[in-house]
Amino acid sequence: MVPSAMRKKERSTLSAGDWEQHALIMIAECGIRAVAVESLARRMGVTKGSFYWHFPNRDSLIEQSLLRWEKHDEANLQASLGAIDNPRERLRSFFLRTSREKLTHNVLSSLCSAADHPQVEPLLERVAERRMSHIKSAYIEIGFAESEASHRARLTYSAYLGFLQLRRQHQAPGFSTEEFEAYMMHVIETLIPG
Amino acid sequence: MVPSAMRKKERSTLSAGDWEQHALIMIAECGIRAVAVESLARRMGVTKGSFYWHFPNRDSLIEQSLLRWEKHDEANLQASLGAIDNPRERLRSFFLRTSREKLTHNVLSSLCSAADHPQVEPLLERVAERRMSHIKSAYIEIGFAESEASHRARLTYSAYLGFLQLRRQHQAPGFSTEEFEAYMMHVIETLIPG
DNA sequence: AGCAGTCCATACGTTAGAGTATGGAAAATG
DNA sequence: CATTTTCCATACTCTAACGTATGGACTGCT
Repeated sequence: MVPSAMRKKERSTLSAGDWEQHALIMIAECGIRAVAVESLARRMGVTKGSFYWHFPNRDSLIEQSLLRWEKHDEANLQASLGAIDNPRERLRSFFLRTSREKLTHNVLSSLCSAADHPQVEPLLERVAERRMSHIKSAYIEIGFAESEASHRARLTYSAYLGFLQLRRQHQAPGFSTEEFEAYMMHVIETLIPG
Repeated sequence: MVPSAMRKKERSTLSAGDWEQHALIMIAECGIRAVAVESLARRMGVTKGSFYWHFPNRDSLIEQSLLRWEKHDEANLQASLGAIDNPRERLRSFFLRTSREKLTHNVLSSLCSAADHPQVEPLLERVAERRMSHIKSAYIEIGFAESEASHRARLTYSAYLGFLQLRRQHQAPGFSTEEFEAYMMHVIETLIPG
């Protein structure tokens, strides 16, 4: 194991992780139903034979890819939101995170288009729970009552999901444009009073 | 044409409109990719032979079905929103419409999951434009400035789309429940000041 | 050198669904 | 009544994609 020449680009043999990574890229670009074994293999310069050595079947690849994405996203959420003390700044940061981490958000956006998929559905539930819970506790810290904070968290997350949907429809302003910034300011002022 | 026994349920032969209607039901229930000729035919108690007499191909069925839905939805929007003078009541009515017209909204929700589909994309664009334009003009009547109203309309429609997404994930309260009503009240108070 | 395990290529079997070709029954029409 | 038109069933072809079976090359170990 661990041969001396295991540098990323020099490695000639693939790992399961490589397949998962490419699957996630495929999900972000073309959706989960585009994760086809043979087309992925072509894209990676190999054939199906490689895939079926690393995975028993297609579902397994999807399962592992989604788990990998979820872990990455969870760590990401903790790192970018857990460290900020001021709850208002934490909510601001939640919105602005949409600008960075493009791959992660594109994966989520694609997964939202497959909410009925048996492997995607529970994942989306967990992600939504985690994020809304973060948002809700921030609102509670600001001073809202329990049920108020709950509703406002749902509205906040809905606005986020709706923005992703509008982006999929090419009807949301691109990131880092002045229109995007202006809209973000409006959202923050409307949803985060004070 | 128009034989005497053309009553809806007595008619033994199908029309193109029947196929479009069943296609829309299929879209609402299982998404647009589930609109398969043979499965639809089985569901309607006939075979493919019938379909390919009424339509040249599958794309044509989808095109006609979507056009039919769009017309119905547009008329619906005019009827339920155009007749209300008070802009605040008009916005309230926009949200509450989610409770009724279940088929129409389920179709839209399913279509949002196929925003990358070449036949769905332009439709979603037109629908969003129409609805946001209605919402924006209501905000302008209330007294918001141009750009403010524009942003607020986008936020409002995003909240609506996000709610549909959460419903697809089984994470939004069911209609006609007290939780749904409470959430709606919160949304209205937050997005429609005064 | 020789053996075993690792990784991949190739060829095949199988299924779902789109679309075509054709025949047949029933209704409308002359 | 005869014929044409309408509407649908049946039987094919074709393609994409999953999964399997098997052989071969390369690598590390003894």
